[in-house]
Amino acid sequence: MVGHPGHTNGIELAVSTVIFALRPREGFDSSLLSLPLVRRTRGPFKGRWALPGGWASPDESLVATASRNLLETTGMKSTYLEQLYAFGDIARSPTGRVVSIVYWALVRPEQAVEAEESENVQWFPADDLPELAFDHNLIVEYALWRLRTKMEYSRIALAFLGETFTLTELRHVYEAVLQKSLDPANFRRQVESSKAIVRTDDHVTGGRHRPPRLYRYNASVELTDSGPLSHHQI
Amino acid sequence: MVGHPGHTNGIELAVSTVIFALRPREGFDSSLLSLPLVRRTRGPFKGRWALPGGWASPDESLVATASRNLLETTGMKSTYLEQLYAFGDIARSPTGRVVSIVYWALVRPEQAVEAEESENVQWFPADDLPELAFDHNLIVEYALWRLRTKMEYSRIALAFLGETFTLTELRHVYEAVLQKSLDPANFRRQVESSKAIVRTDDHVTGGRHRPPRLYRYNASVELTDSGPLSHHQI
DNA sequence: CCAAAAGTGTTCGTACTACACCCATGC
DNA sequence: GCATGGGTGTAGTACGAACACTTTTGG
Repeated sequence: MVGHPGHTNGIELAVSTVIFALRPREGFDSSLLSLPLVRRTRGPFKGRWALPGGWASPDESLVATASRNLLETTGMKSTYLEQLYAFGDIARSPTGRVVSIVYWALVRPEQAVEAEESENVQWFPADDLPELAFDHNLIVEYALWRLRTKMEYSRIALAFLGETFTLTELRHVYEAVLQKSLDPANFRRQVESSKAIVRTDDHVTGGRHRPPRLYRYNASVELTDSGPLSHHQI
Repeated sequence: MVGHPGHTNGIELAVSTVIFALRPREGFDSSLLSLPLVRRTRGPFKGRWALPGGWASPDESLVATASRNLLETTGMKSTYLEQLYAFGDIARSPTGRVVSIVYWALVRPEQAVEAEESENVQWFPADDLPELAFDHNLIVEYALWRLRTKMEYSRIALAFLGETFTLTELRHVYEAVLQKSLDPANFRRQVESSKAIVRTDDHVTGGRHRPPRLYRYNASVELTDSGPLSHHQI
């Protein structure tokens, strides 16, 4: 399978990342599922918005490239980073053949604030994007689908939150991503019986109602089951 | 994101495929989940068994390369072909940096027969492999995990079977892949209510028992939900 | 008739849903 | 006290597991 170099001349290898965060909306008390995009300063698609990314590097693993890119272009560190898909259509770039390994990431609100908006970096609502460069609209659509699908059977929602949180905050994560409201009583029972979170003895005071209990992420439970690829970071 | 060529010099791009089929075992009446491997005739890992694959080509989509490779090296056409993962560890090939886009495929028994065994192509039980070249043991492990996971919530089992089949045959597919026995009565009800299959008026005669009804795959139901990537073949 | 596999019925337990209700706090 | 969200109880329903039972063929 491995021969002399030069076989894949003519194929460029890129790494991009779809970054999700829940950002508070002014005037609303619910958060909005958002993602940061960068404006292209060079052709093709100059001036269009695109996913943050860059070229793969020979001496860096794919996931490391994704992680580094995320930090360099947005200043954020993610709490969850997973490979999404390798997009390899022949005509997806007008300048030649480009295969993009796309990752998707979840970041906490405090990290999302770090990504200061500039003329060339801006947050967009995940469900209402402009026309992006390349096939990036399709990529985001697929990432959104994966996020919502995975939300139903895994614990990735916790990656949106900080160290401690109330059950209502956790429920709001589900509601913001899945875009439907959940019964607080049933939600509480489901998530409490799952053992993915543990009660603390702390409560949040200050609200003009009964102080809610704080919970903590149970580190001994994986956010998601990746089978044999768990703990591998390939 | 796309600039002048040469950025990814030093990274080779390969496409490999994990091919699953259920093959009858001599002396047993149940089938065995198997996959074909090719013997490496060149270094590195010369003489070791490896997944069928080849280099990506600039004028061919990734899935087309996988499909063509499958046909060329084993003579088979698959009924199901899906991208598995992009493996990009730095040290996965001793000769230099190689990123492999890996696909996984399901083939029908009649196709599996086409893959005649030779000195350099041979079928192996999926759960009992020798030490393979590169990181291919990990890749197969992951493919197996995906197959078994997906078996539980999708209809891919149908990709192992021909045009028509009995419910017992379908149940045997599940039992062979998941390695556990299922209650025939409950299995029947579950699968009949799923609308993924339709009854025909034909029955299988010849057995010395009540002739089982033949069913047919309902083409209007997708084997699996790929979200926005359905019908895209990227 | 008997054996064997196809196919049906019934019961039980679990898990999710909907919604009524009580609790603890600030004002 | 009242309003507000936190938190508990409970009845209804849907679905899967287990298993008894009936049906249809070949010999």
